[in-house]
Amino acid sequence: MKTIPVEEIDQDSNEPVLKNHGVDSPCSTRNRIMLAAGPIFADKGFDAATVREICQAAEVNVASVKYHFGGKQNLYHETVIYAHSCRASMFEGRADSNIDPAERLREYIQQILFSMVVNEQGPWQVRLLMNEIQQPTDSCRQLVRDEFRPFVLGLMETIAQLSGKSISTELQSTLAMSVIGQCMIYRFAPETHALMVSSDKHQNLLKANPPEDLSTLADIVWKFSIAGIDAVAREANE
Amino acid sequence: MKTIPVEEIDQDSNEPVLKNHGVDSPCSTRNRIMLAAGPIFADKGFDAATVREICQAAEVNVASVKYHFGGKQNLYHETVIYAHSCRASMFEGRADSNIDPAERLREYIQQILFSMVVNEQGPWQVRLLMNEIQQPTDSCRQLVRDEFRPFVLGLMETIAQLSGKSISTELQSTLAMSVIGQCMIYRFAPETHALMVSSDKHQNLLKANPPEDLSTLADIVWKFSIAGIDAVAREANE
DNA sequence: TAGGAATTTAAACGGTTGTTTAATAAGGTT
DNA sequence: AACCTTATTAAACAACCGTTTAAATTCCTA
Repeated sequence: MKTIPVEEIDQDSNEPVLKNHGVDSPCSTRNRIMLAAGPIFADKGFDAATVREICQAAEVNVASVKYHFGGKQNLYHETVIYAHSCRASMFEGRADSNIDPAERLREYIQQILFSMVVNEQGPWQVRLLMNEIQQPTDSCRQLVRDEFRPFVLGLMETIAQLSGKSISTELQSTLAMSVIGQCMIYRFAPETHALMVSSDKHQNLLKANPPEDLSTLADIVWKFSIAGIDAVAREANE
Repeated sequence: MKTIPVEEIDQDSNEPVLKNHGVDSPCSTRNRIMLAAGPIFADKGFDAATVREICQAAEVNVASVKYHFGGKQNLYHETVIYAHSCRASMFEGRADSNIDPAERLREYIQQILFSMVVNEQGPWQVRLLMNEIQQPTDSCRQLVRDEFRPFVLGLMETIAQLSGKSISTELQSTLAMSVIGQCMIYRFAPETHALMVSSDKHQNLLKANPPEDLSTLADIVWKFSIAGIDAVAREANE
């Protein structure tokens, strides 16, 4: 597999440089760097991650990042792009637009909740994109938006169908936020959950909880949302 | 006002040192540092904030942080404690346990949503504690828990009253998470909202939105939650 | 096989971080 | 005034950061 030569232009000395003309074996230095950078960026974020620890994990010289990617920033950018291209099993399988909207909403909720839970020990691609949703980086904001927009638009459509008559797009998005918020709170503010449960048990819902517990939680959120959407939409239709 | 002498023990040279024996005027160096550190820590977080910019904002020598607080970490810890002690108008006024539970839930939702929105330009004390809820620091975790626990316990009690018959504590906390999640999503993942609205308008809900819009949003979340709690609790009671 | 481009390497560079030092200034007590 | 504690200051320190250099090595081709 031939790699696309990376062209970059030095900021003011305008010297385009072509790199990586060789074959791109799966164990090439370039790939080893990106595969090592993925989980580190996902765990620590862009700032806290250092190129030195990335290169140490990849068993590669520090200068390799500059040589193959042009710098830490570009390495991060390409890592996000790679995670984006690996999304095959993340937020897909949401077709089946034939089944009734309520069941489709349940699938949406299960999918978000599962992505939240899988976040701690799951593939770094998911974790990286989740961090980008939470704290977008300027260079990757548009990319991550493109990743998730079809998903949330599908959720909005499902909500619109659920609410019977037509409701405004704005109300659709507000209701979708309520659904998403109920799921994401378990990842974005897990400390909140620790405030309410007796401290000895269920310290962290996201850690080591069997799938059936997660399914039960998804059912609660689902029933909660079905009733909430119905109530809000009914009043808006009057 | 006399300040409590700060006692610290050098890690292995075991020499306790007492500091700050003098009077603590409101404009003392120590106070100037903490007042300057507050908004900087709240904006950038512990890691990104530097003692140099804090001292520059406080118009104080860099070494003052080490002298008066023992280091950056202790300065942050005392700043969180100070923010904790200033919480007078944050999550209070939640008494009035006489009014009916539904109206009390509305007040809870309004309070959380307002704290979320006020976050961007609000007092740094609120912002700092919100950051701690999202990403707890080891040294401040218990402190922040104590700050918010009465609030969420009150919310749980309100939910329990709303659901008529008695529901388990676990279900109470799950429902409370759904309510809180609907509000916090606007702060913890604002990018999600940008995915759904037409990009030209409402770029960021949290920025420069009139209070009446916020009140409308609170009403939607409220109706959503009332119906959701009712539906989940009714099924649990069967 | 010889030569030139592509890659890898160790080392250093300039910059920033939190911390520390040691000299100086200020304040209060006897 | 003499003295000692407390406070402030400029400067330096050691560690780490991302990046760069220039020499050494590998690789492919002619």
